Amino acid sequence: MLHDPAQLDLMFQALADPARRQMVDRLSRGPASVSQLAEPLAMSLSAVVQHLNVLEASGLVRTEKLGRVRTCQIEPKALGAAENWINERRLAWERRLDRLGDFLAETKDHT
Amino acid sequence: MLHDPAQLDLMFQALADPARRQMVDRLSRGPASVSQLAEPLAMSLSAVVQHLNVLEASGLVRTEKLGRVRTCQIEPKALGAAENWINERRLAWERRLDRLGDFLAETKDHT
DNA sequence: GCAATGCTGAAGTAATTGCTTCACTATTGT
DNA sequence: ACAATAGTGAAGCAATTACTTCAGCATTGC
Repeated sequence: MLHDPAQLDLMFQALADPARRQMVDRLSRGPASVSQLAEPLAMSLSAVVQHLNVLEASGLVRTEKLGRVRTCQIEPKALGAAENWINERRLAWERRLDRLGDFLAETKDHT
Repeated sequence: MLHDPAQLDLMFQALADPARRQMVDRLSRGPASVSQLAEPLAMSLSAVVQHLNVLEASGLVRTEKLGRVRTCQIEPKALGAAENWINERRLAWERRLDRLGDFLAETKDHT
């Protein structure tokens, strides 16, 4: 299971920017060209391309160039890796609280 | 629902560092002091405190000082916010693929 | 009272980030 | 052929990040 720390670094780092999250949001509704991604963002096309490169390096987005237009889509498996990490920690935390609850209940029974 | 972009920035940014993820990991197994958090990390205590401040600012960790020792614990609701954002995008993406599947199936029927 | 412990805060520094602008190339439409 | 479109690439720059060291300051144990 994809637990490479460096991969998670790139992933969370990629999601840590509002412009990039907006791009992912846009792509979650369907593929888009670079210009389409750029349209709602208040920054130069160059800046958008740089963000896109970050997203691609993180594995969250895959792109393909046909003619002069580069089409971008989400790579859903990648999102899963981030989700997994969070889930695992939440699970560990919940299990701990359960054990704590059991312990408290048991202690109470024995008083 | 907590959809404050700035909040998500802090959250994902906080999770984008391996040392900080390790700290969250440790805390998911139970509360710890600053020194305990620092112990497995190959960096100065000061550095650890700085990471801890990032985690606290993101809302992921809550700390309380008693005497000279500061005890840290996870704030599980915060983790949920990151999880939610990811889930929502995944959902949007899945719904889109479903519609696409329906469309293709329908198209196939009509040939 | 004194030393060890547990942390805090400031200053400094090298690397990285998030942009910008400008110059450029490749493709498409007329 | 020519102009408009779509994107690329490099240089530059201010702000932020991830540390470091060093100097401190409460609290605790003896």
